[in-house]
Amino acid sequence: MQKQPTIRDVAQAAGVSVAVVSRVLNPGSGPVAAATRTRVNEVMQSLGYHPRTAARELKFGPPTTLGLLLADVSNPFFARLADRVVQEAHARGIQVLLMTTQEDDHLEAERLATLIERRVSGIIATPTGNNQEIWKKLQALGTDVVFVDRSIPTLPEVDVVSIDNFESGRSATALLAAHGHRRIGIISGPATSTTGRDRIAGYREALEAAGLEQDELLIRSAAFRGAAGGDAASALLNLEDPPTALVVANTAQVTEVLKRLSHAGIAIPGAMSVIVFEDSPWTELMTPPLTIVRQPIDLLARHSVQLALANTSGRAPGNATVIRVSAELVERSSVARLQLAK
Amino acid sequence: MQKQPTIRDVAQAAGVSVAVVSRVLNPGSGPVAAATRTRVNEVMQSLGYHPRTAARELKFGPPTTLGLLLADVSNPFFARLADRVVQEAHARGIQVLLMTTQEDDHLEAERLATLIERRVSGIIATPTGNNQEIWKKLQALGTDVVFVDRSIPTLPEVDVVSIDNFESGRSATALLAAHGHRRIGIISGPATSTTGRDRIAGYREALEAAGLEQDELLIRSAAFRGAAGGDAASALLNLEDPPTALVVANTAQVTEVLKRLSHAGIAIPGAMSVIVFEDSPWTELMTPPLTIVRQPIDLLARHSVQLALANTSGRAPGNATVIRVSAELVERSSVARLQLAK
DNA sequence: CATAAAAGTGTAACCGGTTCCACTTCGTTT
DNA sequence: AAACGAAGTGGAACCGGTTACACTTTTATG
Repeated sequence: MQKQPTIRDVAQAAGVSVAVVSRVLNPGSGPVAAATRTRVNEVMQSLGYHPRTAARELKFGPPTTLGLLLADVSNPFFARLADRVVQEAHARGIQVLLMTTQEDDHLEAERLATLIERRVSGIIATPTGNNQEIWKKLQALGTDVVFVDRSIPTLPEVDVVSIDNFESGRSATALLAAHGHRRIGIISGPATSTTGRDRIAGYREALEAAGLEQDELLIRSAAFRGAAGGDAASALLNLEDPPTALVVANTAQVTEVLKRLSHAGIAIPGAMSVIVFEDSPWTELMTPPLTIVRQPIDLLARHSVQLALANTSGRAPGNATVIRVSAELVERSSVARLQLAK
Repeated sequence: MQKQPTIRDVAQAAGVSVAVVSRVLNPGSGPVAAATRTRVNEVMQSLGYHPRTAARELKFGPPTTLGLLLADVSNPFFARLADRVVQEAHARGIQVLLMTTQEDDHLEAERLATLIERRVSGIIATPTGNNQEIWKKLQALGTDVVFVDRSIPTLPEVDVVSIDNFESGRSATALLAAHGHRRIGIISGPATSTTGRDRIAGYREALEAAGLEQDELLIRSAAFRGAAGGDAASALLNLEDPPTALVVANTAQVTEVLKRLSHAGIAIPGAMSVIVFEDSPWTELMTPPLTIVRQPIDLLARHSVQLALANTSGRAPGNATVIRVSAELVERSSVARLQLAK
């Protein structure tokens, strides 16, 4: 364990002042004779010198770190989002501090406190919905906050990047209706989440457009974590007049729901047509291949990072940017065409 | 955008010196009168003061940040690993800087450079296999380096946490042999990776124990990224005397291989028995449910974090810890019992 | 009640960088 | 040849915390 050389060690070894070394370190910050520059560089090389980020950050709040606060990285959707965000950030020389909330607003508050102390320049988050004061404070402090995938309606001044949830719910439902389904169930995220609410709103719109009756019993909200999705599926199956088609709009619960259907011996699409919000390669390998709603994760990531780093340009407050990208409905074989008993 | 209060602002507002405020901030660092403490706390509250991590880190190399350098977070195995590592770290008050290499050693070198500059206390990584000098340097600098999942044999002084790859390869192969399979193929990671090599060694051992002939044509290495796994599968299928069973030991390529089998119209387990190294919930939903090798990701994460934070205890150099946890073979229905044509 | 020990507080240096500004040393311009 | 400007360099203050040490005030002890 060797002691780390500092800028003064380098300066001394090269026979110059620390100011010169610093200028070599930050090209453009001042003139340095070519000969001096190479000499200093050689010394740094031979000493194995690496400038310390912490010291550098002390001077100015540095746009060099970004907080990524997700619900849960074991969910493949968030995992791929994290992957893309990290790549986008690295491409800009930015580092990513990864945190998870487990959908727990208390944990979220703790994480946000650390992010404040670290003075990160931006935060990309899937908010739980609470801790509104903290989010406001973060913004007041000059942190660029971007909500991705979800948002908090009572915080309209925060940037949002998400898919068009309303349209996704609508189009998935419309497809089922067009295939002759009259009783269509939907399992979505908690009613407190914008994601869940918007998708259900789209669902309602599609039913209305198709002239179908809305039955509140067919609309289920399931928490993001745990086995809630499975229970919701069971409840739908046990209905007196069960649905013939199902939109699984809670990404986190897709496998739970499918597991329950499978255990109940419900054949897809024979006994139940299914459309899931999920883009795992596995959906294509299922028997039958599942019809899915594919979220353009790359776009979500790119826009999020972009907004989270827009701080320097000093946007006027109150001008929140809302970016909605459209999801893609990929038709495969899990939706049956129903013979209309006329 | 308000200017952030500093410790001196707090001191002034509370009518005390900065030393006192600092002692309030770090309980145990010195005596503070109870009355003073509450007053200072109130002032901090009302001013919205948050101590700045960067300044604090300047004094000592702080065990408050950990680097997690993975190949790729879109791979569910790594994603779940990241999830667990983050949780374990948070439980200890440690933050995680997430980085990806895309299996590219040049990118890896860049990431490592930033980790050095940040003076992280520990690094958990899936190394590409190159950049050996940098890894050594990191260790010499006092950073706790832990390789997870894979290792670099020529760097024996680095801690390693992984599953027992040899035994996993052996038991999966043995299961197939016990079911009467005589021609068993294996698709594993690149021969340069310890993971791939060890699993194949276990495979050979099992064949030998079962008295089966080893055919080099049945052993395929596939790169972690891209469609290499699919190509390897096709190659096996096109063999003059193709295998009746397949061990897919390259986690990253599992879906690629299955996709190829499916497109080729190969029924599982009718025309091909399969065991995959993968523990996604989807494996259970497949038709038929897949027999899998399950890696205890929680354990991998816990041990990794533990080792990566062991620095203070100052281990003697040369005493690398190697932790091997055992993977679980979960039998489901993708392995057929073969009638032995005697 | 004198005095030693303990409690509480403040001053100033330090961590490792960046940067303002003053100072030399040249090469150019009238 | 004098005057000027640009290039190159160094000294020292600063960023926002922590902490060693000196100092004052209490409290405890004989």
